[in-house]
Amino acid sequence: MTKPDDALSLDNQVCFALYAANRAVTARYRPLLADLELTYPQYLVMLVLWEEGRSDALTRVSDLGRRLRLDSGTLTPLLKRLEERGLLDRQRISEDERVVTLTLTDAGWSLQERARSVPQQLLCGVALQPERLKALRQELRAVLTALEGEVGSSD
Amino acid sequence: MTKPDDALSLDNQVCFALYAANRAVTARYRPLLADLELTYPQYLVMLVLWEEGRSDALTRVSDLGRRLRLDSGTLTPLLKRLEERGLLDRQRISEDERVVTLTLTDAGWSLQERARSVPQQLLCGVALQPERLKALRQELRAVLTALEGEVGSSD
DNA sequence: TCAATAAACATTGTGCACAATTTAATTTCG
DNA sequence: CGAAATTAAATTGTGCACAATGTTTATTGA
Repeated sequence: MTKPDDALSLDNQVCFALYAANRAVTARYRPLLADLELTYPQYLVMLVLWEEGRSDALTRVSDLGRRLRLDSGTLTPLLKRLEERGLLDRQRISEDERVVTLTLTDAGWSLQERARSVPQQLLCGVALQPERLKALRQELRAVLTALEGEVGSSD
Repeated sequence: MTKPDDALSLDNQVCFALYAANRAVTARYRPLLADLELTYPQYLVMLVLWEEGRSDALTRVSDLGRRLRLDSGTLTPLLKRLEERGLLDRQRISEDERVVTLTLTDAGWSLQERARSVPQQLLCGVALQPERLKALRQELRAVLTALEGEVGSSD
């Protein structure tokens, strides 16, 4: 039995499930990240910088944008706030004056120590098995791939 | 083999997969909804109003908030915009002057006609099987339930 | 009864997202 | 070479999300 507007039913929309789940997860992170004085998108930026900052190649704003799928309109003000807090330095490179590179400061690196417990803490009070989350993550990646035709990385 | 900061690796975070997938899906909706001159959250609001508007009970701002998990800080300005466009009427009820009820106008109802093709159109260019999406939706609901302990509805 | 509390929505302020445009630097090619 | 096209960020403007606070109305309980 199908209701007249089943296709327009909120509960039948994957879109809404994604929207609501994303906000619920973000809300879980919020108090943990508040201890680090980071917003959720700022945390994602720091994750990339912690990850890429160990290699010798400098991370550019465009690299961040590619990883996080965000443009300069979002990243520029966010990065300025992180710079003001002394977590990173932004500077144009002389080889190409258009490019801005990002370098973590000591404060930026030491924040990583405090961030290490975040993923653990997050799952702490939640009744969700790791395997299930891993499966979900892979499904979400498949959706992302189908929608934009890329991604890279496996595990 | 586990890298030193595997737990902080961006690619290992369900949170990022959710965040990215949600934005990718929203981006797919955007051009379709632009035809209706609706943003994505506005579309979600209209979905609820189309759904609840068929019953005789009036939808309140708080009802919308419960369904969509949004507060008045988000909903009030959004609803004012929809009202300005003539899609709905907002009015306080005399039984309880604190309550604002929402009623779709003719224009609001006729927009539903044009919205009917949106779910179909969305899946059109995407290589994702319906069963897989249904499974994903149920997994996301499970996450939502685990995170906030409610939801209701099955299928 | 009526003061305290709670409920429903509105307001204010911050920080994303993202479209559209701008600025400046680099590359391409005629 | 030098104009046109391209690229990388920054800027501007709109619309969410959400915390915190405010305002008005309704409910409770001493």
